Amino acid sequence: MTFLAADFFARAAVDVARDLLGATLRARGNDGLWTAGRIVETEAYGGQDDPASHAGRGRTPRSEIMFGPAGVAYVYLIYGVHHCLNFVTEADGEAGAVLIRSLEPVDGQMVMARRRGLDLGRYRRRDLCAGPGKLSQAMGLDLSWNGTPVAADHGPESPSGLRLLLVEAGSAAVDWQAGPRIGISRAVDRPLRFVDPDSDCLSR
DNA sequence: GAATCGATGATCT
DNA sequence: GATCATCGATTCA
Repeated sequence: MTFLAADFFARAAVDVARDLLGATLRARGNDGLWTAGRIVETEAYGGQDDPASHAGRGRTPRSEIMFGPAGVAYVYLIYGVHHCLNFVTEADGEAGAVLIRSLEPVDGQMVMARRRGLDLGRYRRRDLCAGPGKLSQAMGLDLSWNGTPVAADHGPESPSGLRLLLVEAGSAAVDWQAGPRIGISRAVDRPLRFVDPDSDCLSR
């Protein structure tokens, strides 16, 4: 079992987004419970050259983290309602991030269902974490996760001294497809969304 | 099934 | 004051 390290994340966001497909994300939620899912949908966001990116208009208090070292989480609140989980990419000083959009549940499905407020008796697997907002809710993340290390060789682990996020490398190469990113209004036509087309746990 | 719409708060101009 | 990397409820079919 291999956990992804900082050198994996310190590359172009496009490459990291594609290579994350098939890897397994593990997270220890705020309630202390672990869940895990196979990454099946990602999007790449760049720096000054990407008008759809939060870093597209340069450094701001919010986007600053995207310019910093790779291998940490970037979490923000969207529409006042949903949290979105990203991993910072690129070399230090360059801005980039990968939005984790959808997972296939691997461990802790009941925990996910409870956090999501679903009927524990009859929920559909794809309602657990297909979509960035659902995924964050299912894994128990919020704004306090911003800056949490995800690269396995990063430390210190977290303010509490516990490791909260890890990504296991996939065991086999995954078939992938690229397409336009979802929910943005600028640079709409760039094929920076990556999916595992065989998964039934994609958003939309 | 598809289309539409409103919630709600952090962030930036 | 406007924008927004979303979702679920509602409506119509």
